[in-house]
Amino acid sequence: MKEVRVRFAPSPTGPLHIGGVRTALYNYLFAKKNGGKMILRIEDTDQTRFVPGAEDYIVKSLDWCGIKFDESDIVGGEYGPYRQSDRKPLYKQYSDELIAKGFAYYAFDTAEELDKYRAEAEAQKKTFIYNAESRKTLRNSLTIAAEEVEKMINEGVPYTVRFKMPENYEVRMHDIIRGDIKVNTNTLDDKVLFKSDGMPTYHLANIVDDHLMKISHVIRGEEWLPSMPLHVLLYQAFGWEAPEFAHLPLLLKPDGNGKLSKRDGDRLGFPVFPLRWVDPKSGEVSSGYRESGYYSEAFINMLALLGWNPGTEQEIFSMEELIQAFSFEHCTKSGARFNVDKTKWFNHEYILKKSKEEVGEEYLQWLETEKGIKADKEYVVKVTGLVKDRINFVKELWDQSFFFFEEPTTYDEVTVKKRWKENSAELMLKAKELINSIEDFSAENIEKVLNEWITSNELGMGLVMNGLRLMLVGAGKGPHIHEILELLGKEEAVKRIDKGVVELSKV
RNA sequence: GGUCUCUUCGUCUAGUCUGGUCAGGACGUCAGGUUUUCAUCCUGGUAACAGGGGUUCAAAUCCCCUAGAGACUACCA
Repeated sequence: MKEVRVRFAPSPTGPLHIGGVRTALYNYLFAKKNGGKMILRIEDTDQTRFVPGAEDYIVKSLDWCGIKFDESDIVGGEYGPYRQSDRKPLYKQYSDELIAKGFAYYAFDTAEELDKYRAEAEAQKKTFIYNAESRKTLRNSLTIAAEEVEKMINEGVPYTVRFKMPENYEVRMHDIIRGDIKVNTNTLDDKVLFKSDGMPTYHLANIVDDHLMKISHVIRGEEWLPSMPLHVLLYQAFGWEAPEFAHLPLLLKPDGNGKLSKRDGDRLGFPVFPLRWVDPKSGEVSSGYRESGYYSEAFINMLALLGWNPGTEQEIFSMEELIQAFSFEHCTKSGARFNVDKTKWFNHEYILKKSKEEVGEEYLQWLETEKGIKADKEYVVKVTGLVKDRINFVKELWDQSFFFFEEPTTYDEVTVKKRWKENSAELMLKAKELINSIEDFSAENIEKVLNEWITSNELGMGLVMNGLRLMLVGAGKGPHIHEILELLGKEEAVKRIDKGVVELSKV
């Protein structure tokens, strides 16, 4: 088998969408699984759609995801340059070659003229296509005399080069995921290969570069399936061996119909981009998975399972495990609806897997930047250890543990109604005295002393514990009371009980 | 409209090639258990072969038709 060389070839027209990340991921997994090379090629042949910062964003995003490239504009490689605008001088000779061989021709129709034809056709409920039939009546080197064509070109009349689609030929193709596909060329049109601005279109540049870069497998989104016949025909016209193709299913909206778009994320409240993106023109900000608190490992794990499965019941995979398990045989053919809940669940699983030290370290940072709290690291790690299993994101830790960092200022109404009885104030004061008298203030000992006191006086576990919880937390939630007491310390606990009794007695 | 692709629980999917286990798992949801509380966690339930014909002793699986969905249909990628 020849060396596996795959490429991810985005256009820097905006931020990289999660569908693009998944395409890059599958390319990467396939390459690494087969000991091959992963190449990043920037397809910026459309200068009108260039967006500043987009290329940099793409590189940074993939890096965050852990998708590494063996060859790119940044890391270099022997098949560069890896940006199509830097390869511009290269393409014209291939366009010329196709014309010389009779596989392409010059077309002089202006964009305005073509727009007019389309509008006219549409008015008659037809579709205008530039094909074997219509090319006979349009302005091109097949209808205009050779000398005239040469003269026009020499005079600088703008032209495009179009592929001369063969008539009534059945193109037989093979897709790794979809199997055999055949299309009759009569349904295809004469695509522009070379634009009047001197740049190739995607189709030409893509085929030339894939050939020159010795790409063995073209792995891309299903939206490219309709142009596969053109690409196969181009390889044939050049006399080149075509790579193998694999067209991945699309990522669909969580609800409704159609493919996932940026708008869905805004509407349903989840990111569609890996990293935060600020549109350079409008200034509009789109949140990213990273900024929303997702671990890149969880994000990648989730994406990998959207359109592929390992054939086993394993769901949690490290990148290395994904590489080992990946194969096209287990890729799905149909589009996959994006699911926010499942995505959150993946992050939850990664929180579970991480140690309290790891998560605590992140929480320590979060506390400082978001709350301006400079806490003791050891303390934060202990707090994190008590509550981290109940959250999906580090930022949710606050809601589960705020009472470890600030005393309650309000008391949850529903809990008060339910747990604060007539004799509660008196009971809490007694409990406070007991707590104040405990020498060994470890959770274990606190639990022992409290339990003994409650049982020997027949006080009722719920009444005491829930009352204390209300005093210490201000709500009816949180870890075990004795754990809270230990971390808070005797002094703070006594203070909170005194305050709570006063506050709740007012009502 | 045309071309191509796709179609199993609400969602992601296993099973289809090589017909034959109550169609399996996960997320969600519901119930129960654990717990001093809220969560987590554990256990259990829920729920699907798009429809119609065939072939066969037997069809999610093979064949045909219908329906639905998606993508593409630019001098954009």
